[in-house]
Amino acid sequence: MARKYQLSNVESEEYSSWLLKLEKELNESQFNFATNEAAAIIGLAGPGSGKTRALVYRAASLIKKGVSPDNVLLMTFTNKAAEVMKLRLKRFLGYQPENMWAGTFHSIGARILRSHAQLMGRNSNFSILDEDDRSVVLKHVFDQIKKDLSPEAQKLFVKRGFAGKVISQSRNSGQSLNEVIDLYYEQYREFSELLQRASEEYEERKKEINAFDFDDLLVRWLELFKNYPEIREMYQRRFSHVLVDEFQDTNIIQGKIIDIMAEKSNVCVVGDDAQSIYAFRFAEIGNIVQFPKRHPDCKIIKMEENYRSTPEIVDMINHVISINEGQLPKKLVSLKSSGEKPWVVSARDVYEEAAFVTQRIQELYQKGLKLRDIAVLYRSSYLSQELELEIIKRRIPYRTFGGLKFMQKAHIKDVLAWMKVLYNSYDEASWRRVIPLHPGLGKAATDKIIAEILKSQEPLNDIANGKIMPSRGKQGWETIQNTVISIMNKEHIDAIIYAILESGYHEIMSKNFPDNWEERLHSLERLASYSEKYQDLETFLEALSLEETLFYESEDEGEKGDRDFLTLSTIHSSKGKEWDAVFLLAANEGQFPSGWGEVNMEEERRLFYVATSRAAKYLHIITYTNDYRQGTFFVTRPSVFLREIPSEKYELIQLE
DNA sequence: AAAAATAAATTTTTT
DNA sequence: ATTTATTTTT
Repeated sequence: MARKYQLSNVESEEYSSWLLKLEKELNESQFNFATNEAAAIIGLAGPGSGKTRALVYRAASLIKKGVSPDNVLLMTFTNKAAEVMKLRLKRFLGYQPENMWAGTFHSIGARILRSHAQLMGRNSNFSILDEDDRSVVLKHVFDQIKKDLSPEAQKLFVKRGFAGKVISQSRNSGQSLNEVIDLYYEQYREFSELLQRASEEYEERKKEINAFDFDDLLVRWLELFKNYPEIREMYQRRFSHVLVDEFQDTNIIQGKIIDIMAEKSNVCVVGDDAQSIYAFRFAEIGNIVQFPKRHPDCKIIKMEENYRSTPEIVDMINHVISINEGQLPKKLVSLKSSGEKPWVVSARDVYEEAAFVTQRIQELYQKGLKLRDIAVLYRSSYLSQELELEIIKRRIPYRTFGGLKFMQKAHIKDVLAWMKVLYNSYDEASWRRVIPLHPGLGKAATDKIIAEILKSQEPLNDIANGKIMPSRGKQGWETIQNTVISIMNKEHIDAIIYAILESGYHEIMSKNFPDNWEERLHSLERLASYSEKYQDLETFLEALSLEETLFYESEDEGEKGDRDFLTLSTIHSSKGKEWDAVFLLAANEGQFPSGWGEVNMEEERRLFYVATSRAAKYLHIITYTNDYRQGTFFVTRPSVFLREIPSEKYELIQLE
């Protein structure tokens, strides 16, 4: 048979030398993935298979091939991941590509919606409601509805937390509220009508206060594309190449957005159905499973070679995931040299667990591992409390990811609420936080003032010049006026923060937090210095609401960029990362799988899979028997996920 | 009637 | 720790 010899294009001399480099750097399937020219591509990749690397190489190849960076759209699960990928891209290319859109679905959605806000019934300075803001607005809507109900009916009426969940589920799945209730919450059918009304009034309210919630950033984006063909086509033309990471965690709406892009653009997605861990946020596993059906000409590329973990670890995690029935069949092969079997450590209680983990960390450190090569992972953030105390005691530098957020501290939220009000003066949720901070102003006064703010053309001016004024609580109102006046014309974000403090919040803080207001003041000063990195209020507020870990990152960057630190993280926040040594805490029944309500066992097992597959060399899974939580004494037993692993696949360690 | 003070409840995982 | 519900005070 004749040998084929492909003639290259004129401009592709540089490209062929790039391909030579790629062939050296990548394995066959990664190379195929990075260079394939199919219009739709799905990469199915196991943990540690270098899928993110392949995706970055694909982006780089496109640019090398002559695709302009502003024709590329890169969507990832966190904005941080997008930043990391941009950095890597810069390294591969040797320069920073300009104008490439990269970020989360939510941040891209916000960006697009800001350009077409008028069409969607908003001004371009719309607020983004986070979970807390959303709850505040919903509470008001609920209070209004409850007013018409008899006291007995009020008691029976569903909690608004639940209502919020149902509304969110309905929007994220593209089903009507009634469908969702009929399908999943049959027992609440009698509330359908009221929930429907709440949902509608919530929508109205968001429009009135010029705000979108997280769901809107996706749902309204899709709506924009559906209702305005010329806008849809504009973006389809602009983004000739769409790349999506972590596709297994996208929901129905995100899937539909991708489908629309795929009508005209080249779409390439990667994911691993076995690492889908966001069902509670309505991630739709069908997106990944049915991608080949929806795009019949798509190229499927599997990446099953694991470059991360030892054969012993891979052997164990292969077994873990094989127990799930709903998974696409896959078997990872380790390319690393042999190491130790994973340890399963049986401790008596959390204190022994903490003692073991810290001692072992110090041992590994002696062996030459850096702290940054070590991570402690857990199912729920409260499980790390005792360990954290122990780590502080032993003066081990660490950082936490996931769980309780810096942003959720009361004083930070207070100051942010002021800033949000300055950005969008109709932001009801933030006014509800700001106003009652002041003496003499409570719920009733707040209600009245907000009603006036919504009627006003220029709320801030009207407050400053006294057109908007409560009938009582004059003294507190004067403070509010002073703050409004002093923040109104500030240029820099840090100046705004200091103005808020000086015009009244400093005093409020010392009254509300007599024990630790100085500490809180200090953290606000840090917030001010951090804010200098941002151009304007819009980017600053958006970054804070869409990417909460950003602030942590900056914290030590100010001091020193690459300080060595240990990682403490929820499993969810550990996704996509890897460490030489990993500790998994509290692998007990009741804690992992989580003992809250109905448990989705397959999802919990995938979480266990994600946690254990983060480890490159040393994996330690800790389980304990005595649990003292909630004041009483419990006896727990090892997690079912441990019990279903054949004992020869791990080393059982008994502590002495 | 409204605000302030006090007591009780709530916390999986996250954009 | 912070939000929400309840009671007391103004």
